[in-house]
This record gives sequence, C-alpha cells and structure tokens, in this order.
Amino acid sequence: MHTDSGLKKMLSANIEIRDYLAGLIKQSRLKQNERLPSERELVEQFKSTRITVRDALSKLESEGLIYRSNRRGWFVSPPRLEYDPSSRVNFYLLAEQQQRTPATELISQKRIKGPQVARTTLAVAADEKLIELVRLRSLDGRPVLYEFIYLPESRFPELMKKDLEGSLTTLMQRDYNVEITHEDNRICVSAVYDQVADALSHINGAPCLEIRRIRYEGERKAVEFDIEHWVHSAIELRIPSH
Amino acid sequence: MHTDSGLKKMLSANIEIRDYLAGLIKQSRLKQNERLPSERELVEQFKSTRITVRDALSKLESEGLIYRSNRRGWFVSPPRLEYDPSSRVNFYLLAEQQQRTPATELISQKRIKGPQVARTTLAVAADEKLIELVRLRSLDGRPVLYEFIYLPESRFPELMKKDLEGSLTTLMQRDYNVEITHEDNRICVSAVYDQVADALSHINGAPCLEIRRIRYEGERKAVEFDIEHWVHSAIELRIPSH
DNA sequence: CAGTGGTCTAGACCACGAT
DNA sequence: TCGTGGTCTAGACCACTGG
Repeated sequence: MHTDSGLKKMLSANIEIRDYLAGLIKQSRLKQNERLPSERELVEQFKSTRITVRDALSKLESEGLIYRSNRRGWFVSPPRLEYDPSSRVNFYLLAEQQQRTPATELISQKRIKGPQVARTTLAVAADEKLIELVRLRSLDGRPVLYEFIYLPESRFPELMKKDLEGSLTTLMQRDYNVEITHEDNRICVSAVYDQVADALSHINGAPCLEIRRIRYEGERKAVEFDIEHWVHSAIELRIPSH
Repeated sequence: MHTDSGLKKMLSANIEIRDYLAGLIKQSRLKQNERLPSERELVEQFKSTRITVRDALSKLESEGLIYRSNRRGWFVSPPRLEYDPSSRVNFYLLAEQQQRTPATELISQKRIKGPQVARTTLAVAADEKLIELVRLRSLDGRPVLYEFIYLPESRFPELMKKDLEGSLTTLMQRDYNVEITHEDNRICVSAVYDQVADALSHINGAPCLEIRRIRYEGERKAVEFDIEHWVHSAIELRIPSH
C-alpha cells in the first residue's frame, strides 16, 4: 500500500469556485469594489448549490480578497489600509496619505458607568462616570472600523459639547493639554455581533481584527481606553521596531 | 407603522446554540482543551441540523473560544499566548514564561530560488539560492504556528547542517555573528490552505493571523524574511510603544 | 471498525436593499 | 415589488481518527 501523501489532492468544488473567482480578481477582470455575480448565478454557472458557493465566498472573505455588504452582495476588496497603531498619525491623515477618502460618524455619546474592564483600566473612583463614544469610520464610503472609546469624565469636562468626529488626540491635546507619553496595544482576531456587525455590514459572528488600546499621560496614568473592531480585509498593521 | 429598530431581535437558532456553548465555556463547565459534544449530538439536543450547528461552532471559532482538530472534534481554547513581535524573546522562553510547553518540528529545509517576494526583500543576486526552512510550532501539543523562513545562503553557509529547531536568532548570533538592528512586521488576517491548513489541523480557507517579518542587520541589509501563519485563537499580539 | 468532522445536494422561507 | 443574501431543513457520502 502506498499513501496519497505525494499526490495532488482532488479539488473540491468549493475550492474550484474559489480559485475561479480569485483568478478573476487577480487578473483584474473584477475590479476593486465591483460586485461579484450573485450567489444564485454562481450556483448555475458551477452546477452547484448555495452552500458550496457560500463556502467558496467565505474562504475568499477570510483571505481578504472580497467583502460583503449585508444583503447587497459581495464585492472585491480594495488594497488594505496600512496602519501603524503606535504612530500618532490620525485616521484622516492616514487615509489621505493612501489616497483614500475617510469619514467618521459619531454613533453615540454617553455618560455611563461603562464596562468593568474600562473602569479598572482607567482606575476611576467608584462614583465617577465614564464618557463612552461610539464611532463608525469609513473609507471611500465603506464602513471599516467600529470603535468604543472610554474616557474618565473628570479629566475631560465638557467633552460632550465638542466636535467628536475628528481626531481625539488633537482635541485632547488642544483643549485639555493632554500629552500622550506611551500606549499599550493588544491585537487579536475576534468576532463581531449585533450593532457592531450591523454597522460594518457583516453577519453575526464574522471574524474581525480587534485592537484594544490604553493611552497614558505620564508613567502610569491611563486617560483613554479604546476597543476597535476592524473589517479584517480593510487593514494591515505595520509594526516597525527599534 | 413602527419599525423594529428599538426592539430586541429574535434569536436565530445558530446564535442560541452559540450562546449556550459560550455559557458553558465561560462558566468553566467545559474546561480548556476539553472536547465539545459532537456535532450530531448538538443536532439532537437542539432539534436542529448540522448546517446550523456548524454555523454556531464557526462563530465560536472566529471569536477564539474554541478550535478544531481535523476530524477529531472541537475543543475549548486555552488562554491566548501573549506575543510581542518586536521583543527579542524567543518562542521557547515566551511559552515557558506563560506556563506553556513549546515544541518545534522542522518540516523541511531546502536550497531553492524561493518566492519572488523573498528574493526581492533579501536583495539576492540572480543566481544566488535561498535557504527555506519550514517549521511547525506547538503549545501543549497543539499546533499553533506554521512558518516559512527565507535566508540568503551566502550569509549563512553550512546553515543546513545546524540544529534548526531551536531559536534562529540565537544561532545566527552565535555562529554567524549577526546582530539584528531592527525589523519590520506586517500583520493581517489571512487564510490557510493545503499543507499549512493540514498541519494546523484546519480546513482549507480557515482564517489565520499572518505575520510577515523582515529582519535587518545594519540600516538596510535584510538578512531574514519570515511568513508566519498563526492559529488565530492561540495568540494575542501585544505592542507597547514609546 | 465505529464515530468524527468535511463536503455536498436540493430545496425552503425570511429580512432587507434597491428601485 | 423583485432580487439579494441570511438562515434553515433533512438528508447523503466521503476521508480520516482512534480504538
């Protein structure tokens, strides 16, 4: 008996479909942000079923080659935004440096107790409220980032009267004299649900790139805690060192 | 007519199953590395179908709460390894600092032309060969990292006679007098296929965390190019700055 | 060998987007 | 209203794992 280890595997149907679409994309027969054929059209073309077609599409989604827009269809991903989380370049500047059009929508602003992890991180007193900002950021009209920002109210009085759709770093510096000395970023693959999934035009449980950030002024004083959920195909992190 | 926007959504079946299993895990009713009930058992328990059960499982997988082992079952993820790619701590030390048992298997070592991206990055001459090392790294017996390493042969003569399962950084320093001055890491979510997927006990097209790294000795001389594919639930990157 | 997940068939109904 | 993707039913066969 020999084993198959040296032989090529049979292509399964979903890989065939994936390879076909990946080919179209790589040859630019499908251009960036162009819609793919509908799932039912692909079913016909490949004499297959929607389960199999959707398997192929979700593989392409995992790779970042395509993205979905809820109930509208599947689209070819544009190049990823290169993002160095440790740099102080803000979102607008970053996007424009890479010939993209940024936009920010403030989804909500609240004075709340906030999640325990934020309270602990920011070391606020038991009776102190946090300010929670929820923002949705887009590139060329496509939502790519849903973020929660927590700030200690005591350090930022009157914050909620300001313009909160621009660069927070700039605002903090200008109006509150905050100088960020260092930060701590944690990055992992996670999943989005409910309002986050909806806003990013994703399904419940779709993978995302999650960045949790703590910003400090001075050695130990945390003044900002963020949780960012990125559409994973929209971003590539770049971490230079030393 | 009112809209539903203020109301709670109906739970779909796959979310119900997800929530049930997520609850068991968070309450430690299922312990780390413990196998979940089989898909068919869950089908019975929830009077559902495998499609729906697998939807729920893949959501939990995206979140990193569970991982799969090919055709063996689904298992509860242990805590993520915290990894600072810019630190010089090697894999063994890192794992042991976090009470994990590391292992490395050298899958292959070859003298080859190598992929164009590696040749360009390392700026090798047209006739020079690269050394390609392929390694699989595990934590507590679970494969978590499949990596391709490219090195210019001219800088590392006789490399293939050495022990290539330990720390390369240490080896390069000791035997070749290489002092890494800086590096450039790029991180994105991608997907694994074929031998990578097999080795990580994943299915084709499953998402992974991909790290591409260039190491330099001196300002511009690249001496190492790596592509790492991490099982995403096994890792959390930690990037301190300034 | 039995049991597992991996892949697939051939449909169905629904919610939502575009028009 | 129609077409889209999102969810689901009720099965089937295959490849591989582990005893």
